[in-house]
This record gives sequence, structure tokens and C-alpha cells, in this order.
Amino acid sequence: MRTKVPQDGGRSLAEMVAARIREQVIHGGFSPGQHLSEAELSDSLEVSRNTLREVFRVLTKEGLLRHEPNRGVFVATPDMATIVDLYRVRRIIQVEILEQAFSGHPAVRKMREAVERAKEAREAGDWLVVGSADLAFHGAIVALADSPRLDAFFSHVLAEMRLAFGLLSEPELLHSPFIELNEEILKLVELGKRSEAASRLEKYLVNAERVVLGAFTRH
Amino acid sequence: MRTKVPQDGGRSLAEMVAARIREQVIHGGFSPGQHLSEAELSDSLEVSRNTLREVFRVLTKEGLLRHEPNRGVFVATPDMATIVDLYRVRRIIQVEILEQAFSGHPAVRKMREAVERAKEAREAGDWLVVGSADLAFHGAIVALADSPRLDAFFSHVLAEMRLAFGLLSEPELLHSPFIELNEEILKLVELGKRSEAASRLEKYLVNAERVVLGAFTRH
DNA sequence: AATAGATTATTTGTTGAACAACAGAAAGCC
DNA sequence: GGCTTTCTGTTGTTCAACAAATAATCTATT
Repeated sequence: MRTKVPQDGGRSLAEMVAARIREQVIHGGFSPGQHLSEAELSDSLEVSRNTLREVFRVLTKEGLLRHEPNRGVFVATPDMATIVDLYRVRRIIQVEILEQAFSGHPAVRKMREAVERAKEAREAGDWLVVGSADLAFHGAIVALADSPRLDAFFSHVLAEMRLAFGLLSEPELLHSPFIELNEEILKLVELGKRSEAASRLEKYLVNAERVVLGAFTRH
Repeated sequence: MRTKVPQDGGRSLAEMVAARIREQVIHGGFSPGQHLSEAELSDSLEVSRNTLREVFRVLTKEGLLRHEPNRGVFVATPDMATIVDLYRVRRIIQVEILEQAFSGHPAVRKMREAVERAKEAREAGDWLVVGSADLAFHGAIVALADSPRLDAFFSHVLAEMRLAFGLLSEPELLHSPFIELNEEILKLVELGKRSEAASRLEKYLVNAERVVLGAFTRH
């Protein structure tokens, strides 16, 4: 299947190939643990092997691929240890950020938009959009800290979470129960009740971790 | 100056070239903002341009280099915004980790070793080692969280801090006053007084940020 | 039938040359 | 001096080649 990456003014080909593969990894276009052959993929994407290797280095740094010297590159395989670590990271970062949040911050608007979008998508039964909105809500929490480094790091965390969620076939179970909770956290932030919001978020994360680990166990 | 990277059993050439350049960036072998010419550097390191490009992608992701499409790669230039963000990241991550630390954790030993090493190096007047020990102390704090992702992220934070410190010519000012404070934090952790340790660390970070920003202003 | 060792095939890691595209510098014109 | 055009140098990408490492296959032994 030849799928040449179209040119998008301004962006380098490597960037676009990276975006393409990132998208495919996150949305299950490759199997977990799948080996990505340089020769095959460069052929099907119609790019040179060297360009693809640059892309592999970048996506490996983002945690979506795993590079083993002399053996090649594999799609990352989130396992239970991954889930545990991701939620640990989130508990440390998100909770602390919320403890220091202020309600007038522009990112609160993004949190609100994400909650509304999730509710609409739930009515329409579009669980993929619900999931995206849920994760966007959490990215917006991190954006409260005004830290480009934390934003970038957390975007990798979210990408890995999407990858992990993609392994599970229960989007409704993963996201639906948390829409009301997100709204509650949002309201607390809007009211300036930071400690309560942080406490609520921590409970949410502990719960969500349990749910996700449970779903992993059933696989 | 031709400086071929020696072969080191098992590691790929790209990895070793990355390590070489990382070392040079951190220790001031290049000027801040310096443009790194692919042609020149591949020639002087005696590696192919393609290999070097892979390395550039990796180090760019680590924050040590800045890649501008079609213009090339430049050594990162920590400015005051960088310092502000790095300390913000540290306040969010390190303080929260310390709030949850337990005194029996193996990383407490690393913290202790770093403090001892700093004290010895201070006696010997070796401020570079004092600085490394100080940063290792902080890496050990993060290691208390047992999170590979936070460890990796923080190692980049530390590399950027080293780069920033390298711009300043006052190692004594940057590190000496904090050896006793590190020991105090260590003692509190060893005694299980987490909140006090966290509070102490927060004050330290606020102070250190001021000192570093002050030194930047004088440059 | 299972295992170990040898051989073969495939893939990755690296190189170097080539060329198109882009950015910056230099030259020319008003 | 300012603007435009041309030139130069560098980056981005491609391709072909080859060495090294790993995986797959085959053969021999128990």
C-alpha cells in the first residue's frame, strides 16, 4: 500500500512523515510491538531510508517507538508498568499544578471547552472524540503552569496514554464516567478552590488508573 | 581539529557521537547560539553527514540543540525565560516528589553520597565537581519517585541547567551556599519529615533561581 | 523429535556523492 | 541608502553501496 506523504508548505518532509507515523501509532495503525522495517516503510511512504531514520530517532525520543540497536525499531508496547508510571507522572505533575492554579488563567477556558466537547460527543455516541476531549482537558490542566517544557513532556505522556487506550476496546468504560468528574474539577478551579480541585483530581487519577489496569488485566 | 570518535564496544556510532556532542555542549565546547555546520562537524568528527543529522535530531529533542528547518542547528541559548521555566519545572516536580518521599528509599543513599562528594570537592576547591554533585543530589530527589519517565525528563532538565550554569563564570557562587541546605533537606528526608523537607526545598529553589537570574543579569 | 551448530539471507548502521531547495550574502541599479 | 537581482553556501533529501549484526534456514548429532 503506497501512501506518499503530501507536501505541506513550510514543513519539512521529515516532520510530516513523523506526524503521519505518530498518527498511525496512536490510532492503532500498527500493532503493539510491531517491527517497523526501514526498507518497507520507506518504500510505502516513498521517502528515503535516511529520512525515515531521522523520523525514527524523533519518535523514539517521544516514547512511541522503541529503538533497539542493530535489531531495528518497534512500536512501543504499553504494559502495566507503563500505565503505572504514566499515572504516577500525572499524579505528581497535575496535582501539584492544580494546587497552584489560579482561576483567571486562560487555560481554564480550554478546560471548559474540552468538557463541553466531551458532553456533546457523548450524546452523539462518538467515543473517540470523548476520549480526545478528556485527554485535552488534562493537557489544559498542565497548561495552567505556563511551562513549555512541561507542556512538551506532557504531550508525550498523553500520546503514550492514547496508545495504551488504543489497545483496549472499551472506550465508553474508559472515558464516560469521568466527564462529570472533569466538570467538577473545572468548577472548583473556576471557584478558586485549588486544594479541593487537586484533591478531586488525585482521586480521579487513582480511580482511572484502577479502571485502566483492570481493562489491561482483562486483555 | 579532527577528533574521530573512538569505537566503544556495543554502542552505535551515532550514540557515541551524540554523547560527544552532548558533553561538548554542556561543558562549553561550543558557544551559546553557535551554528553547528553539518559539513564541518561531520568532517571534524569523521562521520557521515547522515549520521550527524540523526544525532542532531536526538539532541534537539533533549533541548541542547535548536533545529531550525533549512537554516540548520544551533546550540541552545539558555536565557532568563529558560531559567524561569527550568526552576518552575523543578518546583512542581521536585517539591511534590519530596512531599511523598519515604526515608527508606534507596535513592536517599544517592542523595547522601552527593552531599558527601560536594563537601569533599569544596575542600579541594574543585567547583566543577561541586556543581555536578549538587545536580546529582537533585536527580536523586527525582529518583525517589521511581518513575523512569520523570527520571529521563529530569535528566534533560539537568543537562539544560548545566548548559546554563556553563554560561556563568561563578561556580562558587552558584553551588557553595547550597551544600549545607542540601544536607539539611537530606536529614529531614532521613528523619521522615517530608513536608519540612519539601518546604525547605521549595525555599532553596526560589533562592537558587534568584541567584542564577542575578548572575544572568550581570552578564 | 529435539537440539546445537553452521550457513545463508535479511536488515540495520553507516558512508559518500549528488542534486534540489532554501537562506543569506554580495552585487547591481535607481 | 534602499531595493532588487544574482550568486554562494548550506541544508534537506535521495540513492547506491557495503560492512556488521541479527534472524532465518539448513544440516548434523543425539
